[in-house]
Amino acid sequence: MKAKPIASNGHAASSSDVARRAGVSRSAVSRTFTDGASVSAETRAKVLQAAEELHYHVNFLARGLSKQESRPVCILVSNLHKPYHAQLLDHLTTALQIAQRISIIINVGDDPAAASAALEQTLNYRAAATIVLSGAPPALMVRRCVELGQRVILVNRADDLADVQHISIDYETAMRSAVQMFLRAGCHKIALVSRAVRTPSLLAREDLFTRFLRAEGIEPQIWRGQSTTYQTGQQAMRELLVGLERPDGVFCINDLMACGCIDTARLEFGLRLPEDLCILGFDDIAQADWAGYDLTTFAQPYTEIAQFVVASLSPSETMTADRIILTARPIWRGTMRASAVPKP
Amino acid sequence: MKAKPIASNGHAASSSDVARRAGVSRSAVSRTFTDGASVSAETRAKVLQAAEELHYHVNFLARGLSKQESRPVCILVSNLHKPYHAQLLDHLTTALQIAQRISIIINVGDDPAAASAALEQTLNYRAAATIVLSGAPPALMVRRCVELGQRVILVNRADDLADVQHISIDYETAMRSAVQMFLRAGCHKIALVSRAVRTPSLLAREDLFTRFLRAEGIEPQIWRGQSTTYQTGQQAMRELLVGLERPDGVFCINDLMACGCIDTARLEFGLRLPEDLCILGFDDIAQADWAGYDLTTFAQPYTEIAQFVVASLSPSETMTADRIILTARPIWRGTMRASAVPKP
DNA sequence: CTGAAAGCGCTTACAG
DNA sequence: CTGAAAGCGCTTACAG
Repeated sequence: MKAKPIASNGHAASSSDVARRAGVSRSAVSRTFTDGASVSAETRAKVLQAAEELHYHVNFLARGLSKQESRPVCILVSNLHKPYHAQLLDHLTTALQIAQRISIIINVGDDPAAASAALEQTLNYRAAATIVLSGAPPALMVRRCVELGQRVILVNRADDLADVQHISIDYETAMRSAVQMFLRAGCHKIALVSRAVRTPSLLAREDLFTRFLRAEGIEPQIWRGQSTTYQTGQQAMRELLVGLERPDGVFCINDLMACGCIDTARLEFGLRLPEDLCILGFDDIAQADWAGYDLTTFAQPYTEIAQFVVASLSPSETMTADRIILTARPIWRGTMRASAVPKP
Repeated sequence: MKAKPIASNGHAASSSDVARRAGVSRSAVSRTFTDGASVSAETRAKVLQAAEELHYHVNFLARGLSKQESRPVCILVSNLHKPYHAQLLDHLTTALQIAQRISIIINVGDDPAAASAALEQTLNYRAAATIVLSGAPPALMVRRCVELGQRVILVNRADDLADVQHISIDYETAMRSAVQMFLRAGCHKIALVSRAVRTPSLLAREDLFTRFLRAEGIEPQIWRGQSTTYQTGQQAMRELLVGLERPDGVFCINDLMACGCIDTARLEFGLRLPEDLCILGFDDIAQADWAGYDLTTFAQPYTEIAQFVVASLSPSETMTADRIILTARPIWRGTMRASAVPKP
């Protein structure tokens, strides 16, 4: 039943075992493994040696019971198979690892109920914070967690919840410049490819882009699909290119759909990009840089997001710095005409 | 310093708080939240109500101290930005979530020293098991963990370590059929695109493919790069197509490199696939199914891998079922000629 | 600097 | 079915 024990009592060595062997108290053992605690070099050495011999490893679970700082961080994700989610998680877990934080990841599906349950589950781990990367936990549930003392950090989901930390993007600036790109590129018939069920961040992109475009006297053709996948992007392009108002510029709400749009425009309709059609994406996933796509897009500030999450975990940080806005920079590649680039 | 406490003592409610309010013992509270424990409907109801009012949530960390089953699972990953790794992690965390396991993920970089440190760190969490998805922790380190009673499960890294559970792929069958594909497709000059630093699974693919090809009287041209990225795939194709022995068939050790090969062959050399060149990959990442690639490949048994990992976590499972071999099935798409498909 | 003691929040034999 | 008690493995005031 127990897996190959090493210690005589059938379990891994505990601080008592080490104390006994080193001929000191458990406190001394604890202090030896606590940064900045006061132990004499001598006892320290004895403890270290005994620990080595017994293959002792501090039990973090037990430590977490008394110490606040070593509490884990919970990360709520979904759709890890999608590049944006995977890249964000990659940056985040790397940063947390460096900051000596332990990351518990909870893969909530697309079901909003699952997100809610996961958030509640988070309470069971007495997490230092819960980071919501995806899924849309109901506002009510988020508020409840916050009331119970749980710190919640929402990444890229610009909800209007009080007392919650948001890390978001300055969509206003980004969308303003997106519109200008299309204008400079000489596009007149512009389509927007989005999703029917909109998360706050998708909604922001859609709304602001539309508003700024209208301010320039252009009414966008809006296409909305069931999901934000590659296949949905293909479907969008098929329907748009067969329609009466064939667009000469398409803004896709995310890169994944943009990739589908590109392949369909080229392979099924024989269009040349950017000559016949300009395409703009959002996220800067790895595939946007592949030769087959060479997609002009806006880069998510992956590294900065991770940095801010880690920073906001430090105990000195107040709960009140509740909104951090980062900027998404345009990445110039080949799906927009050269004229789209602003003159310096 | 403390984050918005709810309980009067400044912390989240504990089982004592609930017991007091419900007028029962702590044992009764514990039993109420333990599946299959014996509590009368009446006390159960009282406890549940008090818990509700106090927003009580069992502290899993504390529970883990006494209960074996609720120990977490550690997952060692790296390169989460690469599709294969992300997809595997997606399947795994979903399965673990369903099995009520908590997943701690440790993002080890590419550094082998980091993998070693991470594996050691794993001991601190008294994990039920450590699952190694990537990185190559030194054999010595793995053995040491096993000796300390840590269960280690290696996924797709066919090392020769005793006492360690392996989940691997029947590369022999897969590579045998890969060779036959190229032969049926009528390819004569076959290249193998691999990486200089070979993990056990890459090595197996490379060795077996080469051996079976030689058995057919064909000597493959072997190209090895620094990494297994898209960009390395591009580089491989450039060098191979400029060389004296231009191949008519290329087997890429993974899909990511295959995508790079395809784009370069088409866009830089104007080749038609599969007419001028056949390409075969391995992994079946999402991009292999994109219209721009339509890559014939072998599918990793993602779902089965996740299933077996979860199954081997059950306490009844002995430590000795140390090698599980799954099969990777060919996925027929457009980068191999139609003749490559075996006749039924 | 050091150790005895109390505490963190749970679970689980053991009696009743 | 139930509760008092001991235990899980740590940390941290408190005296010395």
